[in-house]
Amino acid sequence: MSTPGTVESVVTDPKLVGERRQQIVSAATKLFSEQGYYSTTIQHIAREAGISVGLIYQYFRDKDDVLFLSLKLVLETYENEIPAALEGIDHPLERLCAAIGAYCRVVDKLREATVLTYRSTKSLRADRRIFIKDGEIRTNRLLEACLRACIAGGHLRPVNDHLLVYQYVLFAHAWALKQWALRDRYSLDEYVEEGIKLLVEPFLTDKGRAAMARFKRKQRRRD
Amino acid sequence: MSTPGTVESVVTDPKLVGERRQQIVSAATKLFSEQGYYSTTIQHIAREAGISVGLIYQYFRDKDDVLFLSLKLVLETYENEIPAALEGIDHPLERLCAAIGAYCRVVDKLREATVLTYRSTKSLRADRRIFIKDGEIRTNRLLEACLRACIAGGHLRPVNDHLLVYQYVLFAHAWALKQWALRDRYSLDEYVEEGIKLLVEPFLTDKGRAAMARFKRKQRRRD
Amino acid sequence: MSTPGTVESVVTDPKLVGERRQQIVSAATKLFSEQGYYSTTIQHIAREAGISVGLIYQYFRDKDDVLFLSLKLVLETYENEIPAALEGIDHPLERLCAAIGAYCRVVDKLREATVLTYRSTKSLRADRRIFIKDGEIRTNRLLEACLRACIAGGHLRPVNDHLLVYQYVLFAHAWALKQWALRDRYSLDEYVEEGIKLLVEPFLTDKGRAAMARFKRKQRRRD
Amino acid sequence: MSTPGTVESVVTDPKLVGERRQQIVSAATKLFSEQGYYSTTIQHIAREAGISVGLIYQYFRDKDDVLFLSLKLVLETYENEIPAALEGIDHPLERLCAAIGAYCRVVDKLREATVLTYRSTKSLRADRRIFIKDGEIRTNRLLEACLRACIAGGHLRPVNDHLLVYQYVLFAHAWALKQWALRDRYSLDEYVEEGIKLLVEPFLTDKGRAAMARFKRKQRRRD
DNA sequence: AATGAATGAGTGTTCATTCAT
DNA sequence: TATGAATGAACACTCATTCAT
Repeated sequence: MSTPGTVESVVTDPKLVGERRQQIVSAATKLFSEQGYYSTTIQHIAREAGISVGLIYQYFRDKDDVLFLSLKLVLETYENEIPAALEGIDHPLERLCAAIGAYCRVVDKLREATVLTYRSTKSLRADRRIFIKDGEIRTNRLLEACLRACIAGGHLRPVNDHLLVYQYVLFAHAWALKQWALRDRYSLDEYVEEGIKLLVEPFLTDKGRAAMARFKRKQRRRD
Repeated sequence: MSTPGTVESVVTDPKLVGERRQQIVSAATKLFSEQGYYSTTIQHIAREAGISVGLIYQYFRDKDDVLFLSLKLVLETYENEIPAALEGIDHPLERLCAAIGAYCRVVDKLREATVLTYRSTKSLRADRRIFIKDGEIRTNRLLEACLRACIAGGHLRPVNDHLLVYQYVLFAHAWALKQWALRDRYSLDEYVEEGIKLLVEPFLTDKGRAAMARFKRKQRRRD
Repeated sequence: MSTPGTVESVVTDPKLVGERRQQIVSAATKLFSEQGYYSTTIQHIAREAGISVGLIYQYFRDKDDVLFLSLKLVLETYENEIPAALEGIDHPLERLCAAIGAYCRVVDKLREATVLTYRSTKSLRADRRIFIKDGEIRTNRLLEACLRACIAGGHLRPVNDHLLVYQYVLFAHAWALKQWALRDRYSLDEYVEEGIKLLVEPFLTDKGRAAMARFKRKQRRRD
Repeated sequence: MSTPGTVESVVTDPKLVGERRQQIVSAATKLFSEQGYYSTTIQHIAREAGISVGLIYQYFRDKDDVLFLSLKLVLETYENEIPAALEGIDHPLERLCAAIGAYCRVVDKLREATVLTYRSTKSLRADRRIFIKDGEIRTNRLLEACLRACIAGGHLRPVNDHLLVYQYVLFAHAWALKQWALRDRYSLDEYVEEGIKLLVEPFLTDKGRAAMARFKRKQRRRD
């Protein structure tokens, strides 16, 4: 019937569509995150967004649509911000650490929305659920590429890269999922640093270790 | 009004209460896991359990109660089976590996219910949400004790034990949360083995490495 | 199908039937009076009566039956106690005053149940509603006979006896219906006395006034 | 939480709120009166009012709210129409008779709703029950003022005014409560006339009697 | 005669969705 | 475009009644 990644609108002016959708999704994400998908009503979203109930249905076909775009936005942020954080960085190890750090920082920014991903993906229509899962896989590939480059370059010893990437992802997500247990023990930067100690450094080769030391010195000088 | 960990019943016969509740919770867990809390109706649960709607309300005060007992059962399984798996094992390293393996095995058994934990805890009343969180913390402590014993015994080098325990937990949970990506690449046993390679072995001391080798030989002989 | 004034029972032993019904109706009247017919459940009644739910259905066909017998009991009390109070009294005026006093005293005894009469008669099946109304009319006739005797005997001047009897009834019922407004201003005896001043004495003939004075003297001596 | 005398609405347009509430209360009063509060369903009310179930909940918080507003309307009619009937009348005795007549006429107009007052006030939330009782007391005071003016002016001899006012109220209410016994014997006007004969005239002083005669002559000329 | 677990039709209430303005 | 009043299907929960023991 409809392509899974698209959302149709009654309104034609594309600029207006973009603005309104942003406004609605922003309100929806806030409420979905706070109270969950089913406890959030369309009337709540309308009030939070400062518009009328009817207007939401000019920009979204149904409530599922609103959730879908909310979740899609989270994934797109991952897919945009991680590559952006790697721009201009050449060394594979530095790229890997930057990617992990960027992932954690996006999670921090979209903390509630990330939790929403875990809670509400199953509330989506089946085809869209797959679309969201695919997005997650694409993000994983970004990390996987960094990790493999490190191994290929001899900076990390050969490991189960597929599984280690999942540990990176889970580590980042944990910052949102277990925030109640983590936030009063670590700052975001400390958390990233500790993560690298646990999930990157143990696999460094001698060559990798040397490179790592150099980056750290460089970074310290920057601060 | 009511203690958060208890659920009241109209029916007096304790044996019957136990049986019926088990029957209802079992049906509910299945449906909650498949469709989520809000999409599962009391009618569905009743039909799945092969009883009438009214009967559910003889054993549970409301729908929240049913969810609560479902989640509580998952936690109790963790809290019972992990210590049981450690019984008779003395060496700290072996205990740690056994605990991780046991955790993964419980997750495998309660795969759907574990996902439910992530999705639906927020649907609970506030006091019960805390009760469930406390259960998770208690489970974490079981792992933490194993890990610390390894470090204290000089089998693992000093690490951020608090954070590493979370990685163990996430690793186990991932078997349920990311099953769609993991199950056709690893058997459960392989998964546990790979996990130990990634999250335990890198931190072994020389002493620990020797002990580990011994266990593996012993285990290979057992198979 | 069934005669309106009767209630059938599964149990045959007539003595037991009488006892159990009394026990159930007594509990029911209390609860119906406190919370109304619809807010009182059969389970409440069973608990209050100290028996099982099923047992109620051995002595009553349905909930309507229980209400009916509760209301019938109130009427029967009126019909029994008012004539009893008149026994041995000869003078028409004294009989009228005694009847009014007796009515008020029964209302006082069955205060809650009398209110129930006003609230719940309409909840009965149509034929039984009429049966209850007839009971009320029979009670009225008791008063009417007293009043007419007074007029016939020349103690009261001719009045609209039909309507005045209603005022007597309402006056008595008011003791239950408006108890919140009356009980801290009058004792029951004062209330009756004031009622006679308002609703009997103004209609006394000279002959009646003389007789009345005599009774009052007699009564004062008795106290 | 909420002031007892107010009822909130989701709809903002005050004109519409007024109209719709009137429409709903009117349907509700009819059904509540016929079948009682608990036997009347929201579905019934919606059908009777010619609207949907959901709409009722845009104008009332719950079913209790609907009953409350229905009862409140009855009291407000009393409080408005009795003073209106006294307007332009100066003589205390004439005012008293006009008040009694007006009360009976309102009861006649709101016959069913008046019965509802007796049956269903107890179904209300406690604070609102008190609110309704207060309304009744206010109405009583209107009559009390008239009665006292008559006594103060020497038209009636001193009597227990508090209790006599209750007799007036009960007399008026009886027109609704006992309609099945009264309506085929008296027209409304005859009923009022007979009431005055029973509950006013017996207490007239000579001065009052003279005034009363004058009014009656005047009234007869008017007819 | 007595129990109380089991039933399921029926209720109040919510909320996604529509549509007249 | 935008509004928000209106709809009604769907749900959680209750409780009179039954029936196996």
